[in-house]
Amino acid sequence: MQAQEGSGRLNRRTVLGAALELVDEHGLDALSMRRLGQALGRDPMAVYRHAANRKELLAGVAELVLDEVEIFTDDAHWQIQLRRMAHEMRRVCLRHPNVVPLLVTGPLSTPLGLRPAGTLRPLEQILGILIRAGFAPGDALHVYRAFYGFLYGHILNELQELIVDPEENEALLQLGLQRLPLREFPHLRRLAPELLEYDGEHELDQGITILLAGLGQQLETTSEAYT
Amino acid sequence: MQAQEGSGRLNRRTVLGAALELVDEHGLDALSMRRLGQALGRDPMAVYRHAANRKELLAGVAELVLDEVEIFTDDAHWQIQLRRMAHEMRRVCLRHPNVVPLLVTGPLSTPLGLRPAGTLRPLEQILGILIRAGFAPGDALHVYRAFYGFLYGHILNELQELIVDPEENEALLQLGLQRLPLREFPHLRRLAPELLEYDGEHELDQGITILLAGLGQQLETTSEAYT
DNA sequence: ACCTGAACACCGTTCAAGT
DNA sequence: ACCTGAACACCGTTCAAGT
Repeated sequence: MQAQEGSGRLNRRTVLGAALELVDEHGLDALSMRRLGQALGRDPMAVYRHAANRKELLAGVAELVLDEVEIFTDDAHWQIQLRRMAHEMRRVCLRHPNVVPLLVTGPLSTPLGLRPAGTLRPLEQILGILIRAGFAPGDALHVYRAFYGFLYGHILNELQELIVDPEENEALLQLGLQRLPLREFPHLRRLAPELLEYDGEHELDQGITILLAGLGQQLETTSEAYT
Repeated sequence: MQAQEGSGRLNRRTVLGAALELVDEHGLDALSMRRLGQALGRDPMAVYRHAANRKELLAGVAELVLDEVEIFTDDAHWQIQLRRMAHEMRRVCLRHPNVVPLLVTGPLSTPLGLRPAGTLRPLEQILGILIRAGFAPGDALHVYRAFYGFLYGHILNELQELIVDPEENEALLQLGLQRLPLREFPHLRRLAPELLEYDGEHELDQGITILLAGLGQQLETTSEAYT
């Protein structure tokens, strides 16, 4: 929230940083060129020297967040590396929930080849992990897709179930579920207690275990890489 | 694109239908209260009698699309039912790619209990399938989360790889990949041919097979439902 | 009571005018 | 050559004025 008074020259990094701060604190809608200019203590038009337009600015914010994803490079088993990466990704997304829509739908229908490098880094990294583990490049791509798809799906699921104020959660949930017609939603209404105990980290970890187990079963006949 | 001339009374359904048409043809940004009013041949304010505000209008569009998801109710094996449902969901999403961001991030951080019934119907349906198959309700919830997370993740993946004009695809991909520094993206650059052959339906099907195999391995010790 | 449209407070972006 | 800010063409939403 601290306004960067109009001192010193602006660079892309500080512009994107201020933009991210705005999004984190007030949501995506709050990120307008004008408000960003104000937060920077500059003329709104000053932003245009560091981002071609609003879309490009949003893409920049997404890249900034992706850069927060720490990359572990050691020789741990590939399954452990994937698992660690998933948890790291999840943590970063929970730190910036308002940016997640940008991450998952930002480059929608932008040809893969034209996407900014920052967006492609996770893909390259996972491919590396898998190929070094002995997967054929084509298989690595399939595994990447299954893994990454699941990861993004989980994060979206978790954010949808995430409640800002857990104090109110129980009341809201009960109230909300009761509103649903019992005839149409018998199962959902009975699951209130389980829904309250949602543990995203554990759920993700279990999901990855399931996915890896399934992968193993599928690959052990066609490849000797899987161990 | 046919303008509904100002004849007859407006109802929520026709308003949402016109809104969906606008989104399908010109994207989410094109859906403004004013343009919608114009498409309906009415004063922009007329829309407010059928949707409280723009957000609510977008939620309505999302529900309208979800209603397109056909529900198969027969006594097929639960795995077959899940698989069929995934493909059906995928088809609907590909029919309305511009609406997908609404589906996956629309109700973000809206407590589950307060979400519109239309959004919760798939959850209820899957729970039903699983519980009828013999899963304990709690397990059914976990399976739902893994399944649905994966499904959404896959759809996002597929939409990101989807190219509007396949004619240009190859050129664009080659061009785009060449732009990436070879040192930083060695694996990705080598995978160009595989990336061109992406088959979303097959990829989804394989993914589900993997997931179900993993689920089986995980559940066969703790439950006798899995067959 | 219902409907209409003027008015308000915002937008992104362009571009002429200044330095 | 760079920077500034007025101007344009849009927004969502409110609300007073009409019927």
